[in-house]
Amino acid sequence: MSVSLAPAGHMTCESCPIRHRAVCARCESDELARLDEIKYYRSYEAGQTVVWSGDRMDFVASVVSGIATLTQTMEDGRRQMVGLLLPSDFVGRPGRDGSPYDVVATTDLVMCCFRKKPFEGMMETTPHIAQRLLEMTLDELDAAREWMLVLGRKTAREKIASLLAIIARRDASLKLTSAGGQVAFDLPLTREAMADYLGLTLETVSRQMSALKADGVIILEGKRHITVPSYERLMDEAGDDSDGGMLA
Amino acid sequence: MSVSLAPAGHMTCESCPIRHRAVCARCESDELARLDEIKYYRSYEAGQTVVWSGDRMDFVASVVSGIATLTQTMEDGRRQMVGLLLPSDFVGRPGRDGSPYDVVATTDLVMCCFRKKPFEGMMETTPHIAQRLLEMTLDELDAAREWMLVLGRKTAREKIASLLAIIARRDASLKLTSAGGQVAFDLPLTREAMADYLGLTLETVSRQMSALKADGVIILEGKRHITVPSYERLMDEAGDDSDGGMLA
DNA sequence: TCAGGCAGTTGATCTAGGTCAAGGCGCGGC
DNA sequence: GCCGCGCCTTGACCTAGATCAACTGCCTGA
Repeated sequence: MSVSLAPAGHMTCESCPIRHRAVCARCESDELARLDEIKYYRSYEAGQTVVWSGDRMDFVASVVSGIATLTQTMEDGRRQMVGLLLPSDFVGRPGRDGSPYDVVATTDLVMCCFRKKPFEGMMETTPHIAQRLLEMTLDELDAAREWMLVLGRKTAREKIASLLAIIARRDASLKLTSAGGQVAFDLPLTREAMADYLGLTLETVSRQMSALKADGVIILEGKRHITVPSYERLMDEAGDDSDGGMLA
Repeated sequence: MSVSLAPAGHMTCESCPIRHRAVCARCESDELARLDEIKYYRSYEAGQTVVWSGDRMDFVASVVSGIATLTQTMEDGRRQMVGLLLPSDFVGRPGRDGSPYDVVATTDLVMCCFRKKPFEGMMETTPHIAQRLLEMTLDELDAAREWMLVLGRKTAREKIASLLAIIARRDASLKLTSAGGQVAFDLPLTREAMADYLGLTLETVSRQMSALKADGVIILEGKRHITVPSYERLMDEAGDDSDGGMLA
C-alpha cells in the first residue's frame, strides 16, 4: 500500500480547511504558524485503506479533497458505514490511540494531517482549538444520531432519499436556491457503499433508485450523475420534518 | 409539569458527577468553587419530559440518579431513541441553543445542572473543562456509531442481546469478574422503550426476550429482573467481536 | 371486592426487504 | 473488434420481523 506525500508545495494555506474551517478560525497568527510546523499532506488512491480498525492512529487530519468512509465490520462480514467524510471534515481522536473503525478512501483523497502528539500539545496551550474541536464533534454526534433514526425507522425508499438529500445539500449547498431548487451532482458512492451506509443490500438500493427515477423524484444520467428537480420533493420522500443538520 | 428543585442541602459535592467524573477532575480548587456557584439540582418524576425537541435549552447537566432517554420522533409517530443517559452521563450542548431531541425521564431522575451562559464562560477560562467535554463527546460519538452497527446490521436477537450487554456492563460494572461472570440487574426500560431503542416493535422485543430466556441466555424473574448466567455468552449472542465501548 | 388500565405475552397472518440467480452495459486491455 | 470484468439492474422466491388481535397478570383506586 503506497501512501505518498502529496505535493505540498502548491497547496497554499488557503486550501487547508483545518486552519480556515476546521479547527482554528479564531486563533492568532503565531498559533497558526505553529500549526504549520506540524502539518503535512498525504494522498491516497481510490480504494486504499487509510487506517484499519484497531490500528494505532498517530495523526489527526482533515479532508482536503476526495471522499473517505468510516466503516465497522462484524466477523461474519456484515458491514455498516458509520460516517462519510467530505472535504473539510475532520478525522481523528485527540486523546485516543486506536481507530475504532476502518477509514477508507472511496475516491482519490488528499488529507491535511497533524501529528497527534504535537497537536495535543497545541490543544493544551490554545483553548480555541479544543473548543472548535468540541463544536465539530457535537456536529458529528448530531449527525450520527440523526442517522440512527434513518437506520432504525425509515423505509428503504426513505433511506435512499435521505442519503441523496445529504449529499445534494453538502455537495451543492452553494448552488441551492431557497425553495424548491434544482440540484445536480455526481454520486460519489457505489450502490454497494450506499447499501453499507443505509443498512440495506445493494439490490434493494438499486431497486429503490429505479423507483425514485420512475417516479420523477430524481433524474439519472448514466449510473452516477443525478439531477434533483425539486429538493423539497426529495426531502419529502426522505420523511424529514425539518431539513435539520445531519451528515458525518 | 411540576419540576421541583431537589433538596440540594444534603447533596454533597461527592454526589455530583460533573465535578468528579464528568467535567472537571483536573481543575484546581478555586475553579471547582466557581462551578459550585452556578450549580443547582433538579428532579423529575418518571415519565416527565425534561426538554422538548426544538426547545431552547438554557442549561447543561449531568445525571445524578435515575435514567433519561433521548428520542427523535417523525411526524407520523415513528420513534427512535438515540441515547440512554445513566448516572454520570452528560446532557447539553455548549454553544447550541436548541435540543435536537426530546429528553425524557424514564425513571425518577435527579440532574445536576449548570446554567449554560456561565458554564460557557467557564469553558473559556478553564481549558480542562473543554478538554474533558471533548473527551466525553468523543465517547458518545463512538457509542452512537457502535449503535449504528446494531441498528443497521444486527438481527432482532442480536439487538436485544446488545442492549442487555450494555446495561449489564454499565449497571453492574463493579460486580463483573474478568471472565464468564454472572451479573444481575433490573431492566430500567419497558418493552416499548427497548423497541424504540432497537428499531423494533414491542412484540418482537417480547418474543426475543422469551427466546433468550428459553435458551438460557438470561433468567427472568418477573418482567424486569434479569440474571445473566454468563456475560461471555451474552456478548456472543450480541455478535460483538470485542466488548468495545458502546453506550450513550 | 371488583373494575379498569397498563405492561407484557403469544398466536396468526402479511409484507418489505433479503437472497439467489440471470443478464445488461460500459470500459480497458489485447 | 472482442474478451473479461466491475458495476448495476431486474426477476422470482423466501423469511425475519411487522401487524393485528386475543389474552394474562398485576396494580390501583372506588
